[in-house]
Amino acid sequence: MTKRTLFTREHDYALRIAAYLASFNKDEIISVNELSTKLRISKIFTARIVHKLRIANITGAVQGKYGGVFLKSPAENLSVWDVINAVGTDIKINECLNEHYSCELLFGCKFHHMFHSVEKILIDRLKQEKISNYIFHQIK
Amino acid sequence: MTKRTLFTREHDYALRIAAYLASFNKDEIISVNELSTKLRISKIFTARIVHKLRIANITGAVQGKYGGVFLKSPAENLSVWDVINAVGTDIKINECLNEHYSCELLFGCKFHHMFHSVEKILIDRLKQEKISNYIFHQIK
DNA sequence: TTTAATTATTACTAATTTAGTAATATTTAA
DNA sequence: TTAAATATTACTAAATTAGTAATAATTAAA
Repeated sequence: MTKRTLFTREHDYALRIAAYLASFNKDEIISVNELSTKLRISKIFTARIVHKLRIANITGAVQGKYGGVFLKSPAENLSVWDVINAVGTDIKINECLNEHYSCELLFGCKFHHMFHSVEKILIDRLKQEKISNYIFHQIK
Repeated sequence: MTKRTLFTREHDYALRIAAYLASFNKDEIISVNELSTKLRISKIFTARIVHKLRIANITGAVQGKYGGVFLKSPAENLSVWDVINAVGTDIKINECLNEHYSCELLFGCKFHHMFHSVEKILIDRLKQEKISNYIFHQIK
């Protein structure tokens, strides 16, 4: 049976990275190498995701030797939805919820409203869930 | 920006087909041609989806000349989730919810529980939503 | 000043999935 | 016997995902 998920591996990895960074103090910077090793993500893929998080203003970075990354804001202020969005994929329950979608059905289709309603429940929940609730208690 | 949906076009089309069939009495049989034209789905794709609905025991079919298909049960007893499942794609919010997934993280990952909880809310809702609420009021 | 270690950035690739088409077999009313 | 319909399997192009490769830019330390 074919499988389909709403979130990609990249979304999952972005959440891991945010949750891992949230276990450190703001003045500690963590290398991509450490993130990659501890979170079981390839180094290059980790670097790319970390970069996206920085573009989204979720992480900051110190470049150069002994550089690394850190969360810019307290994890209490960072939601799961924020991190999901930083990856830059337009996530919808169904295609008819896309911004420029025009439904080809001539008579009223009530599914649109249902999809919209269900999606709203999902997104509102992900906005409420803060990364501070998902901090990894790993051996440092 | 790349787009991603939980449901595919095929899921959407399956729902259209079920909702369209629900607007007829049980003794009326509707041809794939009619479904295809009214619902703006290619004839062949329509036939394939209709076939899947029959395999899932959602529709019945009368073969041969003047044949067609019909809903086997009242639309009040048919949920959106039933129709989604008939398409035969294993739908999950996140990959870690798949049956044989083993998480590679050594320390506890709390996201799994959250994904599970959110997915349950979504699926329970889709089970509650009956096709009878989505009947198309088209010009027959 | 040079080197090493690190993040930044863009381009590429193989595998998978989706969305749809093509072709043919089977069934049944007329 | 024929025509019109569903049944069934196989194929295909485009898009997406997940990941790799390569190189540039930056900065602490030797």
